Amino acid sequence: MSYYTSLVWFRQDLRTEDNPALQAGCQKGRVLAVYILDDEETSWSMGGASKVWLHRALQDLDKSLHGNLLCLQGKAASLIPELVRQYKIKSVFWNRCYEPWRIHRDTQLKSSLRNQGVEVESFNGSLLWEPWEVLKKDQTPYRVFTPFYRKGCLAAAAPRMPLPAPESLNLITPDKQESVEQLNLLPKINWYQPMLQHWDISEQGASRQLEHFLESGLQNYKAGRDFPAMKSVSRLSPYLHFGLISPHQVWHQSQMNGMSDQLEKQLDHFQSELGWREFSYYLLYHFPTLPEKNFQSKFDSFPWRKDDEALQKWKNGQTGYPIIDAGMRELWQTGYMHNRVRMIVASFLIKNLMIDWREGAQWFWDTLFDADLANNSASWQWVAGCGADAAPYFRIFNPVTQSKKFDPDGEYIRHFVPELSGCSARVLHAPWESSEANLIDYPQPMVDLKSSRKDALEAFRDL
DNA sequence: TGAAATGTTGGGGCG
DNA sequence: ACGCCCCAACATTTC
Repeated sequence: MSYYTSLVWFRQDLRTEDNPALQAGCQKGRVLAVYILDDEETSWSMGGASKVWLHRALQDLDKSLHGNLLCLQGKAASLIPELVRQYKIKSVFWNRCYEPWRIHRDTQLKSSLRNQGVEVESFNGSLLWEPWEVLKKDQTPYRVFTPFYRKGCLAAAAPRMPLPAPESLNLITPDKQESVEQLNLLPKINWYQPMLQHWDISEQGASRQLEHFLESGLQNYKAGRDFPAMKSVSRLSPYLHFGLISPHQVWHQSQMNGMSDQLEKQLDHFQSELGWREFSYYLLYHFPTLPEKNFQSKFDSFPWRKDDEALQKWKNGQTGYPIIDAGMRELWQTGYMHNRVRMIVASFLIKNLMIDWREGAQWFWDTLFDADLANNSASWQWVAGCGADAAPYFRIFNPVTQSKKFDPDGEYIRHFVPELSGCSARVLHAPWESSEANLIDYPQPMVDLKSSRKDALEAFRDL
């Protein structure tokens, strides 16, 4: 019988496999498993969709831990020291997070626990390469993706192999019954039930999703990933965000033996998308104001339009541009949006409506299951052109052209904009041009593409 | 991980 | 047969 007790603090790593902190705790002896909902007073408290996902993920984790997950709400900085006293904890383990407010909190907590004589160790459970280990020769951070990824990441040591689940879980059953339910993560109005039908929110669900992608999506990833109606993307983002699966598991499990050259290319592309995730976290780590401030400060003087009515139409998927509306409705209905469509709707908000990218980022933050501070901030800045290695300001997507190119048969649009499901592919991308669609109850385009594009180009050029 | 404007080329119709 | 024009089709430049 072991009396050595460790506290394992779960955060964005809601899994038992490849969990270095849990592994460390289990090797020491008994473990008190804790989750703390502690983002409520930060400026980036979770959005509604994220909370729903979290609720399910915690339920699943609790099941894996045989009902012994202690779920608390409040300030981790005071709750953890209390638990340490109460349960005579000798070691505290967690896997690192990279949001600025979490780094700040964790740093303080770590030193205060150590001052009390408690062993504290944090691990890497969420990134393939630690942001502070990847630097240019002059010791400053990369600002361009390709050299960051090729020279900084791929040329460095390969990501570690995933760890197995702990051989034995010797868990402490918490004194009081503080269950997932008491975190009140689910909204009062049940809008989320239909969204949940699209997802198996569990550690096993994550690994099944990966398997499924490797079997059916990877072989045509490079080309297929641009077509929202095709099932060629991994849809792993929400699992990765909450750590139901780790990037190490994804990285290594996708590297199968004896791949053909063709498949190898697909894999390289897929892994480079994990590389973009790394890059986002890297930027957030080195430039903590990424979520609030333009990475390129010359954009600070940009004359964003304040237009709540237009913003609302965009949010509601009532812009009159089918591909935009399909994307925004996919988001609302499923808590997810295909990446290609994310770029199109973001370009439309920023460049055709000239609305501040932060408004778009905020909406995504509230509605995406995979809402992730690093990815969301970096990606919105990328589209706006104010980010690191960003799209040039003159790269403005034409929603009709994009629609014709990437949803040629209109399969995606038909699914999410049922008003147009009866239209032929000829009229469906731009229904206002056809008399055939006049009777359909679908909005007219909210802006003129040509003139709004021209206005945006002039405004951006003035920077 | 664009799109539009502008430039170039080459085949076919026609005098 | 030839030159001329028209205009896709493709390439290059510009935003």
